[in-house]
Amino acid sequence: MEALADYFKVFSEPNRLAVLDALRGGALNVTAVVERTGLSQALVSKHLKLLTIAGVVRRRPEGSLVFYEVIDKNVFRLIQQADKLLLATRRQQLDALVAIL
Amino acid sequence: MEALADYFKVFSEPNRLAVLDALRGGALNVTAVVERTGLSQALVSKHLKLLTIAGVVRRRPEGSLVFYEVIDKNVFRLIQQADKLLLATRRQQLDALVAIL
DNA sequence: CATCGACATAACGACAGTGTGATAGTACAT
DNA sequence: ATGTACTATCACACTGTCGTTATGTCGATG
Repeated sequence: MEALADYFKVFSEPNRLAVLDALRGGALNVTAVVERTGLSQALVSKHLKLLTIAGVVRRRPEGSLVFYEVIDKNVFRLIQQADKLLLATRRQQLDALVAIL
Repeated sequence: MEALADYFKVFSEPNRLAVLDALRGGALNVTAVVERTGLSQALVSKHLKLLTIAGVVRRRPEGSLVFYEVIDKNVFRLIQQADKLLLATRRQQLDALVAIL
């Protein structure tokens, strides 16, 4: 249960989700991720390291560049499912609000 | 993207997952959740409040008791999918380790 | 080998979240 | 009314995480 919570924690950070989103199309090197996200280089490196340790992302040095890529694309399914649930929740919250007014 | 991260954050806490798990069978009052989880009453109240604000759980006072219940049971699907992904990840990490040795 | 670009890491300050113990509020029974 | 269970909230200390700045490292290239 603890491990699962830690896994959820991986996705509980906006910038980390942005980094993941940048990798949606396939492998990218760090600089490319920096450009796509607009985050600082140090910050991107940090998040990529976290994602690597978490086993979500694979690190592949190539010459002087380092490419990162999502290992199991099902993480995008997970993210999508969470997003869907979130929308349903928001809708239900609105309904509940309207019922009061 | 921020909102989605916040939604993931809801599930990124072991005790909160335990509270949710206690509610798997249906509505329970606070004391029942306390008993099932072994957490302190104050802590359970806090987590239940969070879950309520997040729209995951519904609060229903009944006499002197307050029952809580999961609104959309799909959250359990989400949790299960995350757990499945986590397992796959662990397996792949082991494989990668073996490949090195 | 000197340098330059790409990436990683360290150190730090700031802030958010967690758990606890104490206390307050609330319905119910006696 | 008073006491008793149930639930909520407060104040606090503690910890963990985030982002930044600065610096370190490594490979490629001249």
